[in-house]
Amino acid sequence: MHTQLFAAYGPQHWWPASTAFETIVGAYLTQNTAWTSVEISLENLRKTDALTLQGIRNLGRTQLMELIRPSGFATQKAVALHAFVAFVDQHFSGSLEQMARMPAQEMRPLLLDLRGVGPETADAILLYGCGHAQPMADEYLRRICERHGLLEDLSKGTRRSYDALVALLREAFGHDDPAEHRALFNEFHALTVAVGKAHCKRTAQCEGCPLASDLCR
DNA sequence: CGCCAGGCCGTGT
DNA sequence: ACACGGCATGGC
Repeated sequence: MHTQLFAAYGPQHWWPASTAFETIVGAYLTQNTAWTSVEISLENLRKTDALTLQGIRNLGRTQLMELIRPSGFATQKAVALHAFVAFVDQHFSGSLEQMARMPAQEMRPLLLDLRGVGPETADAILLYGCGHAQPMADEYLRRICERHGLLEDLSKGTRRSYDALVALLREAFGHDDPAEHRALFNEFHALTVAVGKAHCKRTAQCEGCPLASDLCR
């Protein structure tokens, strides 16, 4: 799949953004939200000098909500972002570099305990924010695998199906050289989103999908 | 107007 | 553990 998708779409130039913190904020804001809307919110934060730990820390809840309103769910996401900053302050002295030094295996459960962080956001933070070789899945990959019959029991939105997808990626890509896998997982997830947007929407057909398979239903 | 978006949470079963 | 509805806004 990776080979075919890369041949069809090329490098996606995804995260990390200019800073790790910006990447992580993007991961929160893009939850069930179009990236074009996220960019508006990120720009709002940037022009207010609030796209940093200190910036978010200094904003009141209402101010933060106002800045991120364009990307939706502002009430929940403002709480979640403030909780993340408090988390980094508390456990890593306000240093994302220090946070990135903790092994992913140890970091993941801590992230999952945070408000507004589920498995996908946690893995996005680990992969794109901290630079770990962490495979990640999303709704598009779930649909693609479901429609290609690659896994059983891929119910929508369940923890089990998410974990099954991540396990499948670990198997498929192997786990011998983590250094290379960081780049691989980075690119593959972005490609998944690219093909999903184009050919694997919720109700839509697979017309013109570059993935070679007649199994797509 | 309707559908969709780079999910997550609370509640009921 | 899962199903299901709610959460909000912008693009097409």
